[in-house]
Amino acid sequence: MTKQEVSDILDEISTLLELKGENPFKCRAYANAARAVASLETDLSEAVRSGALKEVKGIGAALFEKITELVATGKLGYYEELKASVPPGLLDMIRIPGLGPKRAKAIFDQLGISTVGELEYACNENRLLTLEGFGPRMQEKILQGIQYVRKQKGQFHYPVAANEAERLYDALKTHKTVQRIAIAGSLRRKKEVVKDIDLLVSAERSGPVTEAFTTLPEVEEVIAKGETKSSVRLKSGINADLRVVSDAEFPYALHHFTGSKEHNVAMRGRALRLGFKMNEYGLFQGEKLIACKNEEEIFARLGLAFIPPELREDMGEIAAAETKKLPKLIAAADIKGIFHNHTVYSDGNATLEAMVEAARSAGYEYIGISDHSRSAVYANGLEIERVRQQQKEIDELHKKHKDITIFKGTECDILPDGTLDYPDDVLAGFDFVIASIHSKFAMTEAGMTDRILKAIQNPYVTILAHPTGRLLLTREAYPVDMRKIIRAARDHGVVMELNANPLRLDLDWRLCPLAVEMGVPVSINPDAHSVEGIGDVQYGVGIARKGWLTRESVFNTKSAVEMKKVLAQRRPAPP
DNA sequence: GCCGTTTTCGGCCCGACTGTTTTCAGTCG
Repeated sequence: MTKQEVSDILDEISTLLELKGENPFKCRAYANAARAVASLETDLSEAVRSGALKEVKGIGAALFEKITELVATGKLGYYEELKASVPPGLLDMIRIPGLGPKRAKAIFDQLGISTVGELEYACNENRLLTLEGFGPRMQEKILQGIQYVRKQKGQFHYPVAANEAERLYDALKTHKTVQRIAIAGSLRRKKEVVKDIDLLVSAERSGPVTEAFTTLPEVEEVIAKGETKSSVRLKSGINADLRVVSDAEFPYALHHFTGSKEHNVAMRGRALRLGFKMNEYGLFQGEKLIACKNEEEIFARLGLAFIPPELREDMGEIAAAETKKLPKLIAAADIKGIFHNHTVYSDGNATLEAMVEAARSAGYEYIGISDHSRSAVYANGLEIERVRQQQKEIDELHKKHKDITIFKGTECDILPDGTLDYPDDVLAGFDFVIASIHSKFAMTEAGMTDRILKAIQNPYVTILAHPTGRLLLTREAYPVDMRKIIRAARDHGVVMELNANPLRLDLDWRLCPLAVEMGVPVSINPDAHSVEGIGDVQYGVGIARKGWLTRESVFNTKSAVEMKKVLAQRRPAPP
């Protein structure tokens, strides 16, 4: 049983307990334990066996015992009983906005409704009005919520939300009452998927800017509109929140609304221990406000170095900020060249020369071309003859473009048995080889792990691409033991890709620290299929920053000269 | 259910908004 599976079950237990009306702190204990397990850096079954799991904050005797049972047997009696005592439809019901565990429980207890379908029917018959605390507006809100949940699960890829947020930001920043404005929330933290847009504004009066916000042309519907907070649904389906505070409150509010929730909880806890109280309006000692001009000063007053927003996930950043151990995070300008680029030879839509030209004008010192291999028929993968042809064209281009290095590569399929899609003599002709999986995703974890391990052992492989194969909001990752994979990458000198395509962003940022710990370099690759696709590098950099990566831990921060050397050393002698 | 340079019991982060009430519970972030 994987960490993620155990974590999901603990999370579900937390929700089930809420539905049963259990002690809220007990519910939270399970949610905390779910996070603790998911972000565990070590192997879970090993941590159970050695008892190290008991030392993890948030896991006490009772949870240790339950997790042990889960890991050992794949089952948990307590969970099974709990699940049997709550109708499964209630879990779907609480995903409806405005409907939480308390109301869902009331609806079930008093009306016997246990599915979303029944609930919709009951709303249409006005039966919710018979419940205490439910009125016509609530009933209408639930009906709309059901439609909303059906329309889409309410999550958006980062660039979709980021572009919408930019538009709102631009529309409001010129408003005459606005003093400071910022995009906060998960967008500022560069999360790979985003639920809503958080905008923060400082102004002397909240009314005018709130009015401007709620009447923007992008707005489909106003969900809430109060003194300081308003909330809208945009035509694109994304929710956007605006908070208006005074300019003096802005830094505290920016920190608060950047989150994450978990980071804020930990920060407030720290503030309490130091004799302060912290909320979105300020940092207080008793009644007295500790004046701070910006976030840096807030952190400083709490004895901390400035924590970049990307790191604010309560994943050790506060301890690192206290001991001045925060990493100097990678920046876009550190990237000196890009691997994993497709051309019209396979499924790209730009010519080889256009891609080279685009990389050059983006300021890169080198570009690695890697079209698909011959088994990738769907993507017009290259037969050996066309590989030779492309390599010739690259040689010609090199004569023409002296100021950029073009590396000859391939994105070579890892076949189901773990062998590569070209024979060794062909692989030897590339400057670099990216290995990746594009077929037969439905394997067991052990099978998939062995398949990838075998590919990593191939001496011609330079980079392992999109290691889990996930497509965010579309396709689950295939099951694979990433710890084993990263360890093998270390042993065989293979680089891990952080695929910067916003649908992938794979390697996951939560695994980046493991790569660093093992000394495995990470290559931030655009996986570009067009000239525009090269720009996706920015999303990869955002995720790399979330993953605590520095310039030193990223492969393609090397100069062209260094990279030539590294790739030449890496390449085995031809067979 | 977890946790403790104050604690092994009694706390557990904090506030805004809505919809229902007529002072507040539930939800959300």
